[in-house]
Amino acid sequence: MATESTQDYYSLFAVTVDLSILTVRQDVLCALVVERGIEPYRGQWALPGGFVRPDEDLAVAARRELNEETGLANLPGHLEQLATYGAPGRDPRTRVITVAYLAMAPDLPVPVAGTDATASRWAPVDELLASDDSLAFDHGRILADGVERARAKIEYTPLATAFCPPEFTVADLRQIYETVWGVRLDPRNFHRKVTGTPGFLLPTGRTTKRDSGRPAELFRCGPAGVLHPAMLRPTPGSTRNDN
Amino acid sequence: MATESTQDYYSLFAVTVDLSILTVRQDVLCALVVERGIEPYRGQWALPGGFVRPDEDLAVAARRELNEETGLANLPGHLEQLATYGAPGRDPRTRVITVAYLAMAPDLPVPVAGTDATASRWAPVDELLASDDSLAFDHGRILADGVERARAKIEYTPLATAFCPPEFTVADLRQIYETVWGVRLDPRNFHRKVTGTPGFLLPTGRTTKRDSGRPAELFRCGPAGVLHPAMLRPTPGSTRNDN
DNA sequence: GCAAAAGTGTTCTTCGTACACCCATGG
DNA sequence: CCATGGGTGTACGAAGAACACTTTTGC
Repeated sequence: MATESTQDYYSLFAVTVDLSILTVRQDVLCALVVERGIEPYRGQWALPGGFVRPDEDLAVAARRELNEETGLANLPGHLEQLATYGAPGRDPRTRVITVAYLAMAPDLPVPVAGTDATASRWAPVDELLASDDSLAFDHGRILADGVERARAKIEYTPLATAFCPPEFTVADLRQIYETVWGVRLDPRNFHRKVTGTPGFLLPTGRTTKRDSGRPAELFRCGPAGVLHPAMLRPTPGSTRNDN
Repeated sequence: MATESTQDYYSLFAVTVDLSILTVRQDVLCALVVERGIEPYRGQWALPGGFVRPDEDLAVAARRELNEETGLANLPGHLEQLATYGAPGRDPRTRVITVAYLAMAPDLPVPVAGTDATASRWAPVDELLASDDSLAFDHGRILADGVERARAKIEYTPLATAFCPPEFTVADLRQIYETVWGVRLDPRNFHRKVTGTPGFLLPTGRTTKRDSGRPAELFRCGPAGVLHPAMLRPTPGSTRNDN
């Protein structure tokens, strides 16, 4: 909102909402990307998104795009504003201001049947971030910022549970941390940490039996908003030899 | 950047950059506010800001507004993007998307001689946040978000030094933490913490002599980008009896 | 000398790390 | 029975909390 002192006139900008939608599939951190059907960057992959409507709140627009692109209404998980990107020239057609949102969702069984004709897929973020031009526009930067935000936030919030189904085991949750951070964590210390932090996990009393081995207890995400003390991300070079 | 699938047309929005400019004056956390000269909210206080120009980068616009409002070119300190606010109706005239930036600056000797006719002042954030309508538009929320961001970031970054002059004592820095967090910190443990974290502070070798008492060493901000381990913010209820 | 602020040493406790060990199930 | 993963016990060390104590200035 302006002081309107030196400059009462104003310019108008196109505004879009773009999404970094992250999930963990088969122990790989993935993001949802769509194939562009029109120029510019026709045929390249891009983050899903779209123009904000004249009377639509930004968060509402983000939720609408999320539902449209994943084909799921009220997708479980998490959605938050990430940052805004507005460099002149980032869209060759016209000046566009993009408000990026970050979503974290459990693994979706269907690879997303897009509501529109454009193809979409889950792609490993490592592939998408390997080259600067793997994604259209400045979407590589937006995705990198989203991944970094996710990595940081699971340290001190229970947000890693957003990657899990409603009920999950401690091992499931540990696998999320290991995948998102790209490290190995000691299963025993991890177990103590998450079960010992009050309000982090709610025991359901039930257990899972998958393959061999002792059945694991099932938990739900608890009411705690922050983790204290935080989960510590090991330095990438740390090794761990178990037994 | 849109998929442009279901909706190729787009709307245009006015875009402004508004600033939460924080400083510590006489041991009080303050923000810069300007008096609005026109409707709406005429005569009320608001955060400084203004419209983004057609070919201006968002960060450039924020820096320009910062220089204009403080009357200082290349103000020392820190400037970062905070968040974007775009609820319909937040400006009664028209739809406006506001990209908010957070600035942290050392105490400025002059109370800011505005370049324009509007009055401006440093006001304690406690006053500005005491009531929901102390500030125009949704600027109370923007300021609250900025303060919360600042409180969080000085935990794990050397950003508290942005509130200090180029050279400062450990006690100066501690006073910043105490003011921003609203707590008391043990001077001895604080000293060990900041001087013991490599790269946080650079000794200048010189000392200050103010009133009575042993002269304090002068430091500059060091090259460290993050503090590890982080500075711990005490729980607000913790008391501390010294000696 | 005395007050006041700067800076150091020491103890206690909390918590992360590493790893030995036991538990419960499938084959 | 044994392999496999789930979960507990415990010892060590790093770092925060609390506070006694020494240092260096002004008055």
